[in-house]
Parts: sequence; structure tokens; C-alpha cells
Amino acid sequence: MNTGSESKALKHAMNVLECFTAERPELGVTELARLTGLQKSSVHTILNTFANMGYIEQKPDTLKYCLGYKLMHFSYIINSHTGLRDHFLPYLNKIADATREVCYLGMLNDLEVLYLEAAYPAAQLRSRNISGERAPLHCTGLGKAMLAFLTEDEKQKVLSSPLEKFTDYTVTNPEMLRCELDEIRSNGYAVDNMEHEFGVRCVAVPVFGNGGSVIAAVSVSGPSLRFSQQKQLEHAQLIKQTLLPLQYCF
Amino acid sequence: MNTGSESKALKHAMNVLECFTAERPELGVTELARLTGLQKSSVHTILNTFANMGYIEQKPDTLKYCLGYKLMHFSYIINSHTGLRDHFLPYLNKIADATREVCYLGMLNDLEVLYLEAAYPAAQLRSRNISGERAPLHCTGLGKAMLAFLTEDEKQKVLSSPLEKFTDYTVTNPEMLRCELDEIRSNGYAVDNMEHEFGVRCVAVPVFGNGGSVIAAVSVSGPSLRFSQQKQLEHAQLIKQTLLPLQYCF
DNA sequence: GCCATTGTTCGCTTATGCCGAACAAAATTC
DNA sequence: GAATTTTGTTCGGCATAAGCGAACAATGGC
Repeated sequence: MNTGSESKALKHAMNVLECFTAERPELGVTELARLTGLQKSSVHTILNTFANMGYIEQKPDTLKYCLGYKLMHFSYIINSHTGLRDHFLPYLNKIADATREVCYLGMLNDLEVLYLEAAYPAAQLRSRNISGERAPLHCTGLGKAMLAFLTEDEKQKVLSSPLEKFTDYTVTNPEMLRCELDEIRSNGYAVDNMEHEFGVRCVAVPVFGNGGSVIAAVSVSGPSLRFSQQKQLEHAQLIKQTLLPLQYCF
Repeated sequence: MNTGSESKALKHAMNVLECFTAERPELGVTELARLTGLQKSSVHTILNTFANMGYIEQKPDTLKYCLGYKLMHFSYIINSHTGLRDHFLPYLNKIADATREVCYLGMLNDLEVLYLEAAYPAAQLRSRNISGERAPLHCTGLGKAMLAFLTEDEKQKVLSSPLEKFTDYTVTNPEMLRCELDEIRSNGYAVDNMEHEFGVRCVAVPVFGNGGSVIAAVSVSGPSLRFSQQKQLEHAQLIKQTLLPLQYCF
């Protein structure tokens, strides 16, 4: 990362915030002190400051802390600013209805997939929120679709970092993954064959910004049994055609 | 707010973040310095720290700063944690389809409405993202539905603060508003008659947590011409009945 | 090309953030 | 129900680093 003068206090404070995850959304002072390596009292002042501003809330019963709802407003501002999600949504819905599978929009952020929205086929009731979720590049359809079109430097950075294994199907060998990326580039779409979640297959197509670089990707995903070789090709074609008006727009 | 030891550095940093709004999503160092009252160099170190952590991004062309996508992950964690949105969504969809109007879910946060989700009738393509948006209590259906059931202290706090006028229909007189709140409590639903946006009417029903206090509200809203007195009553009844299984659950 | 405005860097000083230990308040144990 | 452990909270002191101000660099407009 870039150097330049930094605020240590702020870095510590954000490190505290980052301790909260979906799996571990409530934390106590002692726990946070252990996780961050800070002193309990330091963590306490940080939490106090955040709490007084609404960014952290303290459960009255357990005394534990959790993220405050005020943080949600930042997402709103970001979404309003870029408009990426809003522009894509009608197309996501089209794709979901046509394929009768769940359709995801993810963007590239910090060499990870950042999910922006999901669209469900008309029949299915939408279930859980996905916006803001993160996933690795190397084992998701969206991720591989984007990874294939990154610069050599970025690609190398991802491939040389440890590739976490999620299922028996996760490709953790950089050489094999590199081969697949070549294939993805020539096909124009990526397939995730239960590499992130067992039983789930996924077809993804990259989206390019007006600078020519990948900025996002759109996928459909569902039970592997519904995703035959033939279906995968059909889905890929459909996504490609549907997204045509959005290519090179952002 | 509570006192206790606070971190001035952190407060300043968050004040910088809060300068970014939906209307003003890109800001320069000088502008931020003016808005916060801090020195340019101080703002710069703050921005630098945020940028290195991914919470702020700098546009390469204009050199201006904007909120970083990494902030979106916090919303994801909050949504996953509470599950409020996910639990309500199927019911929102039901209501939207039955009324053929847009259906909103908002919660009470910091004496404001915090929008969590919107559901659109099947025919209509979903448009803009609403999650994380904020609105005042005194002039929205969702807001008034919740305001009516707050404690006297909280009610007083809202009514005694300046009630911003958005349209000719916005009620800015505390006495009149208080009367209306009494009515809302006896009816069990609130009506927003173009008080926030001209031409838009809205019917909202409060949702109570298992502690007995209001935690959220659900509304349908649409062009005023479609919202006759009769329709308003029908919509209110429908929302009430649909939400029954969710009352006193959270 | 000049001037105005912007973003960035660099010392200096003093405020303040961090630590450590003590205190208070629960939760857990026996 | 008392003792003990674990938790959240408060307080004083010291070294740090946050914030200031001015100077510098890099734009952009006139």
C-alpha cells in the first residue's frame, strides 16, 4: 500500500471495527483487545467514541458490542453514487426470469468479489441479502470471470497467494487455474463447478468498463444437476446477449 | 449522549466520512477541511489512512475522494446479524403483489426512519436501491407509524425539534402532528398525504418487537390518485393481516 | 504565461492516545 | 449464597503522534 502520513489512532479504530464479521457479529471488550492486540482501555475508548456516534451499539443485556445501523447509510451513498447496482438490476431480473436461476451481480474490489445484488426468478421468493458480501476470486464464477481479464500483475498476485480450498472441487493449483483462465478468456465466460459450495454450479460473464478493464461480472447459479454442459452454454449466451447494452458503459 | 473517554482523532475522522452524502459524494481535501473545520493537512492524513485501508477511494482524474466500496461490507454484516430484512422480505413481496404498489420496510434508528428494503409488484421492474436511506419521522408514513408509538420523551424530542417542510402538505405544527399521532395509535396505521414528496401518498403499519416497543414499520406508497380513502383503508388492513406473524418476533 | 486554487509534504509543539493497574460489576463455580 | 474468575469501566502518567501552519508541488483557468 501507499505510505504517506497515517493516523495510528484511526487505523487502530478501524481494526477494531473489522473484527466484527458475519460469523462473529457480537464482541466484548476483552475479546476485541485480544483480537487487535490493543489494551482493553484503548479498545474501550474507541468503542465509546463509535457508540456515541452511532457506529457501534452495545446490547444492554449482554453488554457486548455490535455494529451500529448508522453504518448502513454509507452503503446507500455508495450505491447512489455509482448507480452500478441500479443500472444492472433490470437486466439481472431478465436473466433470472429467463434462466429460472438466481442471478448475481458482483464487482471487483481489492482483488476480491464484492457482491452487489441478487435477482431471483419470478416464482422464487427472494431470500437472503447478498449486497456487501465478499468472496475470493479463485473459486467463484464471478471471481474467475473477472480474474481472467486482469492484468498479469494482478493475476500473479492472486495466483501466488494461498488459494483456499472450500470443497473437493476447489482448484488450488495455480498452474491449473492459469490454464482455466486462458480458456475463460477465449470462451468469454467462466464456470464454477462446485468450487466454492458443494452442489452449486455457476456460469458467469465479465462486464467491462469504458476504460476497457473488467469492473464487474454477472452470473447465474443453481443446483449442479440443473447445470448440464449444454445448459451452461445456453446460460452463458443468454447472459452475454442480455448484458450487451451495459458493456463499456461505466 | 453518554460521556466517558473519547478519541478526538477518531471523532474527527468519522466527521470527515460523514461529509460525504448522496448529493455530494465526491469531495476534495480543501472542501473537507472547510466542512470539518480541520486543517488541510489533518484531513489529508485522515483520508490517507482511510484510503490505504480501502474505506476511501481517490478518483485518479479529478483527485477528489469518495467513499470506498469496502464500507459496504459493514451493511452486509449488520443485515446478516439482525436478519430483519431477510425475514420481512417475503411478506413485503406479498404486500407489493397484492396492492400492486411499492412496499417499503423501515426501522427506527436514532429517531429517524432507516429504510431497509423495498419490494415492487411483479409487473414493475425494481428501480433504485433504498437500503440505508434515511428520512425524518414527522413527514413519512413509516416515520409517523413509529413515532405514534414511541415513549412520551422520544415523541417530545422529535416534536420539539424543528420540523422541516418538504411540501405544502408537510405538517410542521407540533400540536397538529400530536393530534394525528393519537389518531394513528387508535387506527393502528398512518397515512402520509404527500407530506414528504408531492403526489405520493402512503399507508404504513408499525411492527412491534417482543419487548413491546416499535422497531419497524411497513408501508405501501404510490401516486396519490390511486390512494383513495377507501383504498387506504384496504391497504392498511392488508398490511396488518400480512404482518401478523411478524409482530412481537424480534 | 501568469495567477489562483488545489493536493501534498515537513517540522514543531502540545494535546492526547495508549498503557498499566486498580476498580466495579457480572457470571460461574462450588 | 459466598468465593472466585471473568468481564466492563475508570484513572493517572508518560511518550507518542495528531493537529497546526507554512511551504511546496501540481493543476486548471484566464
